[in-house]
Amino acid sequence: MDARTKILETATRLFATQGYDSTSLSQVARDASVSKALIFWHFETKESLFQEVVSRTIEPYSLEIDLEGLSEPEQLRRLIDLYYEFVTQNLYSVRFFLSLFLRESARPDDLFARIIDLHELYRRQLAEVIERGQRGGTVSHDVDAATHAALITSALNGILVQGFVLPTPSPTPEAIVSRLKATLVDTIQVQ
Amino acid sequence: MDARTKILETATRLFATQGYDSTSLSQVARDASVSKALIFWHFETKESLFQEVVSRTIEPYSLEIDLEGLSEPEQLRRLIDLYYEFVTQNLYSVRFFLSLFLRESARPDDLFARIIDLHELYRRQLAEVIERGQRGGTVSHDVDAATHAALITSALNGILVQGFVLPTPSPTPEAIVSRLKATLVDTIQVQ
DNA sequence: GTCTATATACAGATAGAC
DNA sequence: GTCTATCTGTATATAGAC
Repeated sequence: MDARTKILETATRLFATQGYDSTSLSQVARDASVSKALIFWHFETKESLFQEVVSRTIEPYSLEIDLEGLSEPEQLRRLIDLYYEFVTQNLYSVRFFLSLFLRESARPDDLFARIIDLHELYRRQLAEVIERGQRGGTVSHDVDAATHAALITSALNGILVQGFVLPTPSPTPEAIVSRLKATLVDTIQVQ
Repeated sequence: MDARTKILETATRLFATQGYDSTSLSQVARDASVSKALIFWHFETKESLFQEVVSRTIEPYSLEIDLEGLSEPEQLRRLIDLYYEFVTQNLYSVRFFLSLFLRESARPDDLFARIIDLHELYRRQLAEVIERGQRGGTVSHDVDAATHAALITSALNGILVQGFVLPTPSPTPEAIVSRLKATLVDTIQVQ
C-alpha cells in the first residue's frame, strides 16, 4: 500500500475514534510509520486531510433499495431492516458523523448536507410507501404519513444512539427493532 | 459576580458548544475577562475545571414525578411529556452530554454513570407502569413491558437527536411526540 | 516522495510581585 | 485573589537535503 493511502487509513481511524481536535498529525505520522512532513507533502493542511477522510468515509453511503413485489406494510418492514443493517454495517462512521453533527470545529458543510439529504430521502420514501398503502387500502387512513414516517426514523435513530451510549442495553437493539416493526407497522396495517 | 463563578459560567458555555479539546484556557480567560493564571488559582488543572463544570451541569437532573390518580395509559403519556419537557428545558446540557458520550478525551466516568442511572430509572418506571397496567387490565398483554419501554425511550431519544441534527425538521418534534403517544400508548391500551 | 531539522505559535501550567 | 512574565511541551507547518 502506498504511503498516501496508509496516511488516509490511519487518519480515518484516529479521527473517527478521537475526533479532529484530539488527533495530532504527529500521532497520525507515528501510527502510519511515516514522517510528519510527508503528510504535508500529500495533503496541504490538517484540515484538507480531514476533508479527504470525510469524503472517503461518506462515499459508500447510498440508498439503493429494491421493494419489488412487496405489499406496502412489507415494504415498510424491509425499509426498517435495511436502515438497521446499514447502520450496523457502518457503525464506526455513523458514530463519527453523529458526533461531527453535535460538535467539532472542522465542519465540512457540503458533506453534512449530503447526509441530511440521504436521511430525508429515506424518510420521504417511508412516507410515500405509507401514502401508497393508504390509497391501495393496505394501510389505515388514521395516520398522517409524514409524521408517522418521522416517528419511525426517530425511533430507529434512537435505538442506534442508545446502542452507542448505554453500556449493555438490557433489551437488545434487535429486540427493540422487532418491537418497532410490531408497533409502528402492524398497527397501521389494514386486515 | 465573583471571578470563580464567572470562570465557571464561561467555561460551561464554551465546553458545551466547542467541546473539551477545542476549548483553550486562554479563550476561557479572555471571555471571562480574567488572567489565565487566575483560572489555575481557582482550579487545579483544566480537567478539574471541566469536572466542576460537568458536576454543576448535571446537578439539576432528577426524576421527581407525580403520577397520583392517573390510569396506567395516562401515566405513560405523562411520563413521555415529562421526558420531553425536561429535555427541551435542558437542551444545551443534554446535547453537551450526548456529545461527551460519543467522543471526547476527558470522560468523567462517575458522572456518566449518574446519567445512565437516570435513564435506566426512567425506562424501568415506564416498564413498571406497563406491567401494572397489564395486571390491572388497562394495558394489553401482547407486549413485553421491558422491550416496549425501551422502544419508547429510543423513540424519545431519536426525536431529540433529530432535533439537534436536522436543520428544520419538517414534522415538528411536538407533532412526532404526539404521534408517538398515539402509536406507542393508545395501541397497547385496553378498551 | 521521503526524510531530518527547524520555525513559529499556542497550549497547559508555574513563579513571584502586589 | 489577581496580575505579568515565563517555562515547557507539543501543535501545525516549512526548508532543504537526498
